Amino acid sequence: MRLAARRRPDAGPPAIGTVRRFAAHQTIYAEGEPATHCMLVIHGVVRSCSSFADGRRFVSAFYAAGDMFGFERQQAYPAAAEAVVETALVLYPAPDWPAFLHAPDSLSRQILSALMLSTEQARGHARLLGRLSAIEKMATFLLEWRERSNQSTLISLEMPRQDIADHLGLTVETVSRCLSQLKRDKVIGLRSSRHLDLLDVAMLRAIRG
Amino acid sequence: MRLAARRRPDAGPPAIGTVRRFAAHQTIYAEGEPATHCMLVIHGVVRSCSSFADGRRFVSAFYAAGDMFGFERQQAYPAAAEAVVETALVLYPAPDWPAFLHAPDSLSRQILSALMLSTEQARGHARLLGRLSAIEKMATFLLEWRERSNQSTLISLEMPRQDIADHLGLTVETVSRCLSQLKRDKVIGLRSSRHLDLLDVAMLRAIRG
DNA sequence: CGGCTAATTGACTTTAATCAACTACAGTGG
DNA sequence: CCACTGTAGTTGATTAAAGTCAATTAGCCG
Repeated sequence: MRLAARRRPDAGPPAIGTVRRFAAHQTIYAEGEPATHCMLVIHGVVRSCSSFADGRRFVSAFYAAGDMFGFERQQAYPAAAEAVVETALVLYPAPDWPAFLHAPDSLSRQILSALMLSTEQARGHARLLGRLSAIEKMATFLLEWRERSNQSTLISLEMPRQDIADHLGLTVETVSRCLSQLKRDKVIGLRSSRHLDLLDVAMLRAIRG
Repeated sequence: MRLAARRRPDAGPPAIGTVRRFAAHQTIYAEGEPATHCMLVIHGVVRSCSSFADGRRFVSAFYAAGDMFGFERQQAYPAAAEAVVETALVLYPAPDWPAFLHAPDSLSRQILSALMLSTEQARGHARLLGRLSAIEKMATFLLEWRERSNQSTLISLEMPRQDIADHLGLTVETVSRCLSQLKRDKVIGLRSSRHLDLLDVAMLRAIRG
């Protein structure tokens, strides 16, 4: 079904798109599939992940409400996108992208800016993976997630530990041990395994370095 | 001095730019400096690197002849750029970028494509850092460098071991041990520490996975 | 309640980092 | 020309960090 996308004053280009809903764990697109659309998250959480022949997995990014993803060169998506929880997206057809560039200057700047931002974020993540310890990675991840939760001190990690591990280049056990240590040190509190209080943000920043 | 950039039919946008030369180890721009230009490498090798307060360092990418870099959002470059060896660049002023977008469709597609490619490469590198072992990282690095050397079996690594280590998230010692092992196994040959023969590309691919 | 998956915890192993010594080599000046 | 210096690279011994394997606990949904 094709619908006019709701106009959101602050997020994404005001183009016409298709709204689609995905159930938790549903695949949005597979690795290697033709890159036909880019997407804007309305609500929910999406993970972008790629798999190795031997079963290893890597989660390159998580996307939450307001984030765009799927801007891809070529015919093939380099990684799969999967809904972590129940999710709604607006899909913009790929052939429209170049047309965006002829839109008013402020809009083309926004698109350029979004693309540059995604490169910057990917490099920042590479830096984390290449040079931070397990506990530093964990602190960085929690602080990042806090920013997306409007700086709230209570954050909700929608994804399982395995996804966090595959995003930070760790194992589930190490993720679990880091969280336990932070809890023991009263830096965080665990209401449930996916809902946690950041009790000492200053300490988290100190750990992150 | 301002010169008309040489027109190269296959590389980069055919705009007017400034040619500049940099000596080995010279800083092209510093971390945090206003992002005034993007650059095209004419010859030489550039590393993009960021430093931590405690001295750790991370090299997010190397750029060789034909590569563009420095397309950055905002006022500040997120990482420094340094010439690894004697290098020549064409500099394009930042304010011209949005103007590029009004260029013919094929050109705006090229710019989009270049930006998407850099994101894709950064994510690919994150994947390597997050999930590969030391020897797998090393094999991947050598194969990548081979592609840039026109598939030649004799490759010239212009950078010191420390740069490779900081790019792959390893220590110099580990880089050295991996290379020694590959040499022992007759996968590579070392003419000098920075000039090596890829004796068994198939084996390198097998190691990379 | 029972059966499932997710998460935690502990014991032990592996990988790569650290620390330290040594080698190779390029550049400098006697 | 050759010692002297300094940097880059290699190698070995040991340690530390995170991974692996295994057992247990906590939540969830029928």
